[in-house]
Amino acid sequence: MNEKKKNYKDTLNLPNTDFDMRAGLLKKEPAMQARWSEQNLYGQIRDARAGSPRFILHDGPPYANGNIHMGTALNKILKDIVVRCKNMTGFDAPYVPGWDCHGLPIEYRVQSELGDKLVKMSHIDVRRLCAEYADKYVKIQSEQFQRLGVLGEFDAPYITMTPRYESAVLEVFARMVEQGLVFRQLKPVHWSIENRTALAEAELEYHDREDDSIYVLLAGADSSALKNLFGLNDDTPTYLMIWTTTPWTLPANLAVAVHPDFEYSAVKFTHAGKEVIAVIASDLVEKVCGVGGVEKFEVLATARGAALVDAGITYLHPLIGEKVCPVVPANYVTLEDGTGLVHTAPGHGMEDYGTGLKFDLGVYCPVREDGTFDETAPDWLIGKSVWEANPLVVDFLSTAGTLFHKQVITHSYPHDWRSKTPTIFRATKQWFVAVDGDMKRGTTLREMAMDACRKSADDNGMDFIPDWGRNRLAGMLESRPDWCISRQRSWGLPIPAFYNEAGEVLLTPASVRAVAKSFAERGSDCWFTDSPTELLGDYDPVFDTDLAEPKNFDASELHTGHDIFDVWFESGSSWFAVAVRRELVDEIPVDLYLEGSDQHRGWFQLSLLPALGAAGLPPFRTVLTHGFVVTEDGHKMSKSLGNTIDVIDQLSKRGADIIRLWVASQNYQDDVRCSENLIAQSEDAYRKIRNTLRFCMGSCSNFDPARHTAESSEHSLDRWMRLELHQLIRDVRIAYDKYEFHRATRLMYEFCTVQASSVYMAAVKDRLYCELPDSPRRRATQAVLHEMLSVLVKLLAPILPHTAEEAWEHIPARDPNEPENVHLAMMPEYDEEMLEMAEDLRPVNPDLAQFSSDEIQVGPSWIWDRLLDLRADGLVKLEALRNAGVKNPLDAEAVFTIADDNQAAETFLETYLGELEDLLGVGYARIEKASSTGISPVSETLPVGVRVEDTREKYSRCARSWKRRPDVGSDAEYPDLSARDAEVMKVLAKK
RNA sequence: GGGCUCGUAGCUCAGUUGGCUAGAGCGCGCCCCUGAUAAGGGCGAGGUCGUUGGUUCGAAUCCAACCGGGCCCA
Repeated sequence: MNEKKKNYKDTLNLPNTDFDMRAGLLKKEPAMQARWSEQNLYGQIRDARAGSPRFILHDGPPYANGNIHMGTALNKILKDIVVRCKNMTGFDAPYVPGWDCHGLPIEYRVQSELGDKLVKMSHIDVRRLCAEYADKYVKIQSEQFQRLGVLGEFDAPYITMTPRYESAVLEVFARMVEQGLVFRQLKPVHWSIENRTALAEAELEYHDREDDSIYVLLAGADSSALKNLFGLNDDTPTYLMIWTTTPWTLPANLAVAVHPDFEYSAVKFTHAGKEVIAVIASDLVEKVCGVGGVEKFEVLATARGAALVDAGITYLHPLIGEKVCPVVPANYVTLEDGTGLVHTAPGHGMEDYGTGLKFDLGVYCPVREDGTFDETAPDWLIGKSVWEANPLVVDFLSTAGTLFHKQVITHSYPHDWRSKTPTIFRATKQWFVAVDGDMKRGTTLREMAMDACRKSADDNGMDFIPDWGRNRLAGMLESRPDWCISRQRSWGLPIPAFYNEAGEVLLTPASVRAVAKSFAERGSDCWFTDSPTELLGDYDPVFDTDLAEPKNFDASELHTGHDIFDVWFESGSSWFAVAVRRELVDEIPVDLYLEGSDQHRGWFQLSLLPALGAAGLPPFRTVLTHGFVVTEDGHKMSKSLGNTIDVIDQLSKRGADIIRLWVASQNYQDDVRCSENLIAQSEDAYRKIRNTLRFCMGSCSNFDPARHTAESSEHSLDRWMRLELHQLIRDVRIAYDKYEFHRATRLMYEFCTVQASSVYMAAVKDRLYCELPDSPRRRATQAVLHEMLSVLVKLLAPILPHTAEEAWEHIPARDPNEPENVHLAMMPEYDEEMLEMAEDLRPVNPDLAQFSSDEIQVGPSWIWDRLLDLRADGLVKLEALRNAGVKNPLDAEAVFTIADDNQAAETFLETYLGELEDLLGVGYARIEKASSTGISPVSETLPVGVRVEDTREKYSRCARSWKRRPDVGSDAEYPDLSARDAEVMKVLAKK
């Protein structure tokens, strides 16, 4: 028995392929990547697409600091999928990866590692260490990106700290200077008195500190205005009451801010033996009087903050009696502390500064670098340090009788991380890009930007995916202040400004370009080593028409400025430094920027502004954004919470194609959830896809479409499969074109699972295995599987580049006209005519019209849908039969019942009976006629019923096909076989 | 606190202009096969569509408020 079985097994055409079932990605991927780089696959693609329309995805540079994380991987993989799709759709789509190298995080890291040694080091030493640090991480990240399967110009990436990049940034800057967009103005920064330097947020440490907190009465400048507002008829002196914990900033007071929506009260009480009326936020009256020890007070009247502003209330400066200052509105005013009226010194606070700009108060800062007051301060403060000033100011107010209350409070206060001394806010001269200033070209940056936000890409504007990006970017542009582009650091691109002895600035388009030339030749380090004469090279101020007094700027008497650019200005110039300078495009815009949604404020906006300023056009046509990687339950990942998932770890455990499949399956428009579980799910999906490909390959092992042309018969499952396959091509390509990768992935995966694996491959096994190798029925199926294989491999290539390439190499008798490497191939085209005809509702077989009393018109799609209905119904019944003991469907027969007078249905069933047998996987299928009441039709439009029956007693089992059917034993030569199998054996025996 | 945004089964996703008992695949449970075998197949159970109101003959779909998550600010 076993002997015989074995014999027949040897007569079957079982799948045969070298394509491994187990992927072994961890070994294969690195080898393949090494080969890509050896054979310069990227270059081959460039050559193959040379002359095709360009598609430029311009890479946003990640920061060269640390290993990549899941978010970086998500971004890079999405970009890689885009680029691969475009290259396979007939575009010439180069990809130049880049890195952002300058900036505080690296400088800070290097400084921290240096510790005390830092003090002895020069700018140039620190910069050298920073450059080494950045360089190290560029290399690390480059390897990590390539390990993810990202293909691009990794031999020649763009690096923002290289001379050619730096000089390009200066060219962008020069053009903006040309447009009149660059100016210098005071702005408060965190200032370390000890080290005489500006500090960044990261360099601050917050420690508790004791300070005098004071409540101050500010006399109304025009007491009738206040009294009118509150409707008072009273001669009592009237004041505004403010609160501050930094008395030394009072000399710089320029305004009082109130919240327009809050209610303010005029409160009468006795202070220092005199009756006074003070304005305080209504909700704080009791509290303030309480701390001031006022037991009896009377609220005379109230008014909204907006009313105080509208009434034009003014007051006398607390220290400089004759100076009159305004009341202004501000939404940041709170009722937490103080009086609800906020002392505003634009030279000493960020919010105050914003308010100062908004209401044109000016920026006044009487404090010098060393923390002492300059000669613009009141006499009694000049030369005193701010710390000495505190008690002096308190005394002054006390003497003047305007100190309502003083108490010592302990609060968290910023300190310089290095010297541990308290810092102050101090206005310093900074460089700005004007957002509202008129350019030479006639508008303002803000107007241009808002205009670009309103228009589509075809109209010199921009497109957004998802489209709410437009709104978001516009919202930020609408309210953004002037762009402060200067920083007081070492690790960055120097702002090429020179100063003469008088403190006048030399910075013109020509002078900037002269420095750009030096930077291009010697790198920006030369700013710190070369003299202004050397830096300016051929530049001669005499010929610079932008200078009113050229003779004031003799190079030999200049010195260099200490400011560097905001790193955003550098990365924001990449459209020029990379896309234009490398001639990826003739001119901007490039096609696509693709980054996380945080870049609306960052790179998108800060590339748009320089591009509009310097070139007058947006840098990109389309902005595509993705969400952030979050945990399985939708929360933010953070190292401190320990809920992160490490991409390098996953990469070394599962391989790049698994991570890529996970990325591709996510709808990136929203936040993207990630966990070990979720990636494991992608791993399962990967196996299914891989095995589907493997079955195709195994089944085509002795098939060559060039030699074995086999037309499928009109009513075969092959036709259905091909229809499904071409629908898949159409739908996946549409999804790719719309960057809807999760849609493409789901379509392909479900196709593999349902149509290919569960329906078709299961049904078609019998004809593949049992028929003669060269039978037309088998060849027709092989032809479809072969087509399916090459279609799937190409469609999958952008997402699973490693697996696709491996599979491509294993395709038996691959079309010799196709390229050697799948990544050089073009996406498959779909048969439009076939799809249209299938979906057309017209009778393929005129008899079918009789199915329904409504004379429904049917086409192939309709027919196959009905056949699959029959399958579904039959499978449920098979399941019931299984529970009744028939474990194997081959031990059952399907009986299709029709009304005995329905000739059309009978013809129909006869046509498809063989396919139905295979679709159900039963041993045999037959038709049974009954009275029309005796059948329970599967659907209204198909009056056919299905039944399944146990045939274990009824028929013998064919020892070769394992089917139980009536014709088993019909051939005397092979009594244990069905007619078909006996026939096959006879032919085989002759060979 | 503000701007933008998301919220359909355990998971990933479908659900056209509001309209039949809300779908698919995975996962899970049960079962089958052992001629895709560290594979393959079948059946089944899972959702008051974030919540609450409203508009409507009718809402996952429109409106409002709220709750929760995310990004960017403050």
